[in-house]
Amino acid sequence: MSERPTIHDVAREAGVSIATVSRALNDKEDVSLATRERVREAARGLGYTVDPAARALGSQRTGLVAVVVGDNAGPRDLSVIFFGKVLAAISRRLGQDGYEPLLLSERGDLGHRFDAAIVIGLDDDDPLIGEVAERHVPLVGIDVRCPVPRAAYVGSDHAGGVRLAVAHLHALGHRRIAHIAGAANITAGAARLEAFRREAERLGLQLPDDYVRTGDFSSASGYRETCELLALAEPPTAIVAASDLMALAALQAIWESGRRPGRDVAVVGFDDLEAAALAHPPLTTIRQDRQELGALAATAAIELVERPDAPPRVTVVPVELVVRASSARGDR
Amino acid sequence: MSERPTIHDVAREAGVSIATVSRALNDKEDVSLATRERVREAARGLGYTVDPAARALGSQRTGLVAVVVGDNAGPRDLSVIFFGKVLAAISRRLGQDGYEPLLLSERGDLGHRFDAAIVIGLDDDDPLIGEVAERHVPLVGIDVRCPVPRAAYVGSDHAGGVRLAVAHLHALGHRRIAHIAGAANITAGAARLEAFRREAERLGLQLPDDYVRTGDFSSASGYRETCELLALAEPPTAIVAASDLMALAALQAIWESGRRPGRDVAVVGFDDLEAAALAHPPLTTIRQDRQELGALAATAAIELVERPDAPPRVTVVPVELVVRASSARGDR
DNA sequence: TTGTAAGCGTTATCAG
DNA sequence: CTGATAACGCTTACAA
Repeated sequence: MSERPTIHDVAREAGVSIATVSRALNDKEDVSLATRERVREAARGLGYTVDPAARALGSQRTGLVAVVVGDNAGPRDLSVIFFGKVLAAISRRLGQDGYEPLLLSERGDLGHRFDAAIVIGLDDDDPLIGEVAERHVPLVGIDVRCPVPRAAYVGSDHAGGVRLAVAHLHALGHRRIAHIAGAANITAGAARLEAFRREAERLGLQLPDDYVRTGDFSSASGYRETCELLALAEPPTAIVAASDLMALAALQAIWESGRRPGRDVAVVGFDDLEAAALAHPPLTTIRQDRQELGALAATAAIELVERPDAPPRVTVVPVELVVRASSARGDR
Repeated sequence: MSERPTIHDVAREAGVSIATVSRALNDKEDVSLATRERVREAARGLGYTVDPAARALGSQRTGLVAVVVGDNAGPRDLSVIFFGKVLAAISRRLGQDGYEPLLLSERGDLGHRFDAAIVIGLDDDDPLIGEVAERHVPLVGIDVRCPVPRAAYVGSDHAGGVRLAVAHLHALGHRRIAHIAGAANITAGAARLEAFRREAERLGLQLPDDYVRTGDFSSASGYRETCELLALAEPPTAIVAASDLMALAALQAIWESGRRPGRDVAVVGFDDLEAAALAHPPLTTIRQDRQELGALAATAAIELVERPDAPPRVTVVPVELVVRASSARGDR
């Protein structure tokens, strides 16, 4: 293994100064086309690539985008189930533009420098967000609305999804529809709950207080609240859960109560985790495009870095109703 | 926001030279206790932390550990389901020692420098491994045996897990036990398959060729192979799948065939994904300690970096049989 | 035990 | 358009 070539090697090879090499390789204006080409070729020939550390020292640009995965959507490892795919998409998209995601474990650890940060699973007022902003680092929140200037937002159409779910059940004839909400202190939970209420009202459904349960996205909470619902004097004929994990647990609770999910009680989840299609019965759910969520977040981060003046974007990603066997005709 | 303090600020504050500050903060030998303390205090007071970029330039140490998630365990995003939790554990453990995981998207992108790499979901002979090794960067393979000198290995006890599964079914009275294997070209798939064959023989089970099916860890392959098994003249009374995803799909195929999983056909999976416990019936499976896998891999990586002479470790992580309702008494 | 000074590989500021 | 050259913040011989 020979040493890694430096900018000096390229300069010598191309017969120019290192300054020119730097300019040429960074697509600066003031370089003649001929020179630029010669430098490019020399670099390619030598297999040269800039040393990110050196670049960072000189320019303040690291090529790193921090990704912080919080756990406000339930126990930390639960978040990972959902965010894994998002993460993969972020990584992929970032890589296309020469950036690399730095996975930040928990708060505190802001040791490394990075050009931008993508946060998920954090409360809107998490102190971490302020800390990052104070360093003049732009942010992208996925389902997190960062209350700082240079912050973009990407999130699913939570309200639209719940509307689709309720409308679907209503169309099947269901009139007694309950909701198991996610944590109310975060966007995804609050938005879905509110949309549920609104839609129920719009459709003129009776909505006893008992029909709106508070979970935390976790299967445990879904199981618990479903049991409560089934124990009601007049149990619902359909349940809209704010997460697939809760919906899956609802299926279990329903089976165990001697009822048959899909036939006796319809269930609709939210997320479309891989496990949704594998459930028995397969789970009707609102699919979030996690791939898109990640790609858009990464794109927003890159834009924030490379075009400091462009206004931060706010993007809502459409969701989709995926009908499977867990939802069926209502009994009246 | 004031400027980030540098080593010079600390030096001035402590009344010493920057060299001494550097030594003190890096726990080098030759620094008097008094000085060391004074420097420490000054640094703390100023809120100083080293700039990783500068450190990297000067010393070749970046504080970064690359994590490469390949897709040899099925479609890329499938890998993520399993690896998400591992990733979280890696991040956590790395953070404890001041390292940060860099998520490498795909091959090629080795732009950034890093002190070590952890690879998962890669074939043993993936060219990426060679590339990394050529840069004198140590490796840790999770279920990947890197054929290079400075490489550690961490993996579950695949063989032990399959033994547990088969023994469990045998103890329940099952004699016609089939296996749906994972991809044979990778450690996890091959090791489990071999262990299955061996254990079946040890127990004196009849093992027609038809009873050993080849899947690829994905639910689709699990579904397909289960259908084949059920269509046999003499179908098995129990199935050991090499992944939970395949096992979950097996449950579906069994239900759809009019049989009842757990009662008519027992199923045991491998992994203990969150979805396993939520299946209907809940899935008996071999639990891999993904938390431990990640933590150990991170520990190994750190050791490889900080103690270049220590021999690379090979660690096998124990697995555990989790009995749920999908396995029940065999019919003879 | 501590200070001086020479890099490390780029970028950026000036002249030319 | 191009070339010197000074940072950038830290590590590390080499001296003292």
